[in-house]
Amino acid sequence: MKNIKEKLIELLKLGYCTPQIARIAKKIKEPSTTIHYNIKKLEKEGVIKTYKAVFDYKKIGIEFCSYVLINLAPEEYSNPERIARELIKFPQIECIDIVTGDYELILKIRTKNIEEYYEFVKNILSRKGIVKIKSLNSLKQIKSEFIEV
Amino acid sequence: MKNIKEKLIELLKLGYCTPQIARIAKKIKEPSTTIHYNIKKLEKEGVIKTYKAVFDYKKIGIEFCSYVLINLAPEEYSNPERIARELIKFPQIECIDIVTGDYELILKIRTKNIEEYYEFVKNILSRKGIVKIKSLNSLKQIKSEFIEV
DNA sequence: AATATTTTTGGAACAAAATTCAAAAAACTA
DNA sequence: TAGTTTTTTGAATTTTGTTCCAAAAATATT
Repeated sequence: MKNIKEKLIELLKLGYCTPQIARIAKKIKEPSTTIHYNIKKLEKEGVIKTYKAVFDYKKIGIEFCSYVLINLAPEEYSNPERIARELIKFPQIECIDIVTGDYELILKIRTKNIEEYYEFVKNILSRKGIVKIKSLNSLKQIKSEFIEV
Repeated sequence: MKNIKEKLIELLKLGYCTPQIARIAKKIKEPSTTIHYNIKKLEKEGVIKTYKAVFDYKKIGIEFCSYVLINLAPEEYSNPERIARELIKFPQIECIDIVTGDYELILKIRTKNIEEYYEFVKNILSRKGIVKIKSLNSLKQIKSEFIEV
């Protein structure tokens, strides 16, 4: 058996999807050429960044989810984006925001399990510039990416 | 003008997209019928919940984003899901999680601006059962829904 | 008001992709 | 091993997306 499932998940998580022009046209009762024109325009303008699948993460074995509140070292205050942009590439990170309040960064993390999360914290969140983190572990996800889960 | 843009955004935010089977087939060098079979299987099993667009929210005028940490009243501790599920329907809410730590719930909120956010807090987060909230306002989004923004 | 630009629309022709079907291969079960 | 289920696959069919007009309508600009 070919392990196609894993490859599909990897691709569909970030892209390889497309709008259903004919279905949308029927739904809002407009000609499909008009829908086509408008969607291509949104894509060109960068309004639409991608089309992707939303998964039931439990069902693909990504069981653990956590929000991480991060304090940066004072010398990073002048440019918190530096560390934030270093973190972009890690596929376990769903969201990164620079925020107001008692913390400088907030991350949303997804890992297979708590062991992988522990490794993630040790390896990735131990970098210079991060002085303190606080985990809010998700006990139950109710909504994610605007989708009820 | 028909304001098709708004209708498109509304539909594409939650669905009306589909996987690009032929493109995936080429990418991972498998017959497209095999890809088709596997994707339909994932859909039937509920592994894939939907296909949707990811937007540059700034470009569609959804400028404000905030994470809200919520403390529930003690009488809600036995069933924090009750309030969480009441909140699902509000389109401003991107994520809802029940979490460990000093708070019971965490939300991720998107509104046009801070005024709409203020209305949201007054009208929706003032409900019985919620005793305290803390906002972490996003100053800058770096990554969202796994996509660099 | 006149002009320019953008958006909407239809139709047709084409290209590309999705879906169905049947059969073969592989994996699993007893 | 024999039988069952699941997965893979190619060929044919159906559906859908794309493009190319050209024209009308709406909007914006001067």
